[in-house]
Amino acid sequence: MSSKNLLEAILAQSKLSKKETVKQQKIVETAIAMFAEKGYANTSTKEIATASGVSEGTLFRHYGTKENLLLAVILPFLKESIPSLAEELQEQVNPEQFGSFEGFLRALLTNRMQFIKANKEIFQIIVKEFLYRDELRKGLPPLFDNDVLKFLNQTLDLFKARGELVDLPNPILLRMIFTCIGSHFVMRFLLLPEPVVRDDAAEIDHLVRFITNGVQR
Amino acid sequence: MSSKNLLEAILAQSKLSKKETVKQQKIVETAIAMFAEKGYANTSTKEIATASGVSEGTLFRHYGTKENLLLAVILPFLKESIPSLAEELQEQVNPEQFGSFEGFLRALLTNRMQFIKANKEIFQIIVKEFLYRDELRKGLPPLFDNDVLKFLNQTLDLFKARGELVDLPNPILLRMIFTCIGSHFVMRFLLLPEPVVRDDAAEIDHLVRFITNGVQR
Amino acid sequence: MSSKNLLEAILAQSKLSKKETVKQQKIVETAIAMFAEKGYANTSTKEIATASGVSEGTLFRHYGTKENLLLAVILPFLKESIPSLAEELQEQVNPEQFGSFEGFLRALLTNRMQFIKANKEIFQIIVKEFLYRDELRKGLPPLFDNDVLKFLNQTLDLFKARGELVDLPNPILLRMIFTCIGSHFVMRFLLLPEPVVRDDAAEIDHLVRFITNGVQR
Amino acid sequence: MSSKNLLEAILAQSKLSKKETVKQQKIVETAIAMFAEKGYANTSTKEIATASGVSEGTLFRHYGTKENLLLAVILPFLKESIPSLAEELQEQVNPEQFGSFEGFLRALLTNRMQFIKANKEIFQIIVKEFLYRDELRKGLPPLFDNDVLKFLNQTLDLFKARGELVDLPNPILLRMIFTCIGSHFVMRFLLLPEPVVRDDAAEIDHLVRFITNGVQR
DNA sequence: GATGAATGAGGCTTCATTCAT
DNA sequence: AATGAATGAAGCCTCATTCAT
Repeated sequence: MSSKNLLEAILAQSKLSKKETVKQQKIVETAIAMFAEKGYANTSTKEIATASGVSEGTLFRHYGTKENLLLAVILPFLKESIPSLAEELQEQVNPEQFGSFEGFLRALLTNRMQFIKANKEIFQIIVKEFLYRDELRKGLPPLFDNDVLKFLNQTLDLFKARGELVDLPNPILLRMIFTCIGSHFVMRFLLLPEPVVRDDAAEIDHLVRFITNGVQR
Repeated sequence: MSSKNLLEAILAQSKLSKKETVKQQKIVETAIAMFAEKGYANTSTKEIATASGVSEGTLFRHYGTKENLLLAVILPFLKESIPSLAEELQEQVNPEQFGSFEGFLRALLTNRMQFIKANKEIFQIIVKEFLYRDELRKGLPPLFDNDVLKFLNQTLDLFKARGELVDLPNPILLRMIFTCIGSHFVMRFLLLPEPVVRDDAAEIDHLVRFITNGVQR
Repeated sequence: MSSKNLLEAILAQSKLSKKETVKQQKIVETAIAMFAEKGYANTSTKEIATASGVSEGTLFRHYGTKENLLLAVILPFLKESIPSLAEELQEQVNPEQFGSFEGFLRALLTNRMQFIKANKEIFQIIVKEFLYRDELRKGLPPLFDNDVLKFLNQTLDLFKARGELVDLPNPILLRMIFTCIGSHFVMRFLLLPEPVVRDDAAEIDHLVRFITNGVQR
Repeated sequence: MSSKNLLEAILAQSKLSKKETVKQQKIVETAIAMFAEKGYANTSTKEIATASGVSEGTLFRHYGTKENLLLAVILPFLKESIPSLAEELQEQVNPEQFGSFEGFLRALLTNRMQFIKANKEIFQIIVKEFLYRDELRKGLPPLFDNDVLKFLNQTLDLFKARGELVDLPNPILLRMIFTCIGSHFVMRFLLLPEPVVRDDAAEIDHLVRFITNGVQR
């Protein structure tokens, strides 16, 4: 990633992306599909261009760099998903409205499951690249630092106060919970070889139960 | 990976490995370090050769293929670790000797933590490649199928009988527990950017508590 | 040769060849000259590129493979030469118009001599590769099977009926005649070290006489 | 071929080849088989060494160069075959004892067919390399210049005097005859894909008839 | 004499990127 | 804006040959 700072990149991106041509959309779509399937490093710009019905020249005219194309894939996703995450959480997953941590957790998981399902390929790309890119590993977490993190901390505090949560420091709790949730999604969307027909609701039930018990007092 | 079957590859490997030259050892060491740091795809054979103080020809004389070099890195690890895992489990982590599932889990985690610590780089390599290689994703799980899986099932049954575990099917329990453990190790050894000084014992305690609670009746 | 079937390769080639760049033409010209002189195996793609005033990248951009470059050299020659052979034979070498087998043979040889002279280098390439490539040895003869072979059989039958030819099976006669003719061309265009000034007409006369006598009744 | 002069090489070879070890014999045998099958350029010294059950070092200890190994394969064959050819011809194919050129030719062909059959692989090697090596193309014919050529010229003169041969210059006759014979052997031993069961005697009969007629007065 | 580890030059190929049209 | 030809650096791999043991 050419830009060290993910935040800056997102902002820069905002200014660039005036109007996307049809071809640009096609390029990004194709790139998403191919990066998700074969990984960024194993996909050549030529492949993307051909599969998009576009010349390689055009691809580079628009994105300048293969890296930039990756950014053009990832950044809008982050730019949209993270701010909206905070909102959505407070609207749809408002802990006040749930009688229990379990209810909150189920709503959160259901919400995120839908979101990732709707953005499955970009999720796959980000996870894969996460292992190889320092900028992602270092740049991604801070994006959540403001609103989302505050919301989560408040929520944890709330349920701690209600006596539903073990009294561990929030960072430890959060890491435990979200490592568990994240790995569940990675398992679900990247690792399990055959996309077996599964009952998402049941799966979420098990996971909710597991975590709820896990962090109980 | 040239060989479709991981098991066959391991067996084939066994027969080949006669005596390792000093240079061979250096090559493998270097490869382990560089694959772990930058990933297989981002490490060139030339880099490995140079860093090993060896010509590229020598590298290929011994391993024939970059892929084979990766196998030479991974297979001995698997070959040694998996069979011994079963033994070690039954010796050191024998559930009979533990009064509780929690005790068993702590022993297991401590044992594995030590093991991965001692093989940190290879663990990093395998995790990274796991996302990109079907053969690994499909070939690795079967390696645990025999002894280890049997042992784990017996253990779960034992603690279920004692009423310490929730009455879910073993596959679901196992996936929940080991996804959680696995992601913990991935977090610990791959993702957290700065190797903060940490208190392994405390971490394991939290994790043990989390899982134990999570799967309790 | 990547394609097992020469016929398929020729057809595939037809569809690909859109417009040739100037550089492409130069590459093929150079390849023809160098393959003819030193043989396919002893000519490196780098040599061809340099001698063509082109980067190696360009060479591979257009032909993808060294083998494909060989095909690009050989196939157009075969594609043009074989179908036109049948036509030319029936037009210019129509046996009906000749009073004798000798006349027919002289016309045929003169015609082929001119053709090979005009394509001397490709002829050299094909002969050399013929010894090393099964696909050529197996794929080339069938190309003549339809029209040309039928024409030749009819011709032999005609002259047999006129009592000018010995009554041996056509396959045996054909092999005898064309082994003799072929080896003459190989001698003439590949083996004789110094391209002495020669009197082609006289040579053909001798050869015609030799064969005509050889196969007379 | 490192040595420019085939004759010198043969003489040099004579002095070197003191006693062949068992290993040397094995190496040469293997080299013959592999060169014949795949061609000199497509056979690696490593392959030869492995297939001979010998280390590559040993191979180079004895022959110094891959080229030398080729010489060690070809030269003894030439050294033995050519001088003996003259003798054999005068003994077994003595034209005086044959009533006709046809008889002489049949004896000659039968004799050479047996010889090549007995040395099929080396014949294949020489033919293949002949196309690629100037030294062979230039160095081989002179080897026949002395005794054999004299014998052939005498023979032609004899049958010319008897009125059995057309009155063309000997060089032209010789080239015609031996191009025809040579190409027959090449056809027989290199080109025809499937080693069909054939009736050598019948084949020779056809060929003898063809040539005899071809060169008759 | 034999071994086989080591070499380094060179081979084919891929690929992100530039540039004239 | 779009094209696609051109590039050259870099990648993986092969192979004849040398040399210490």
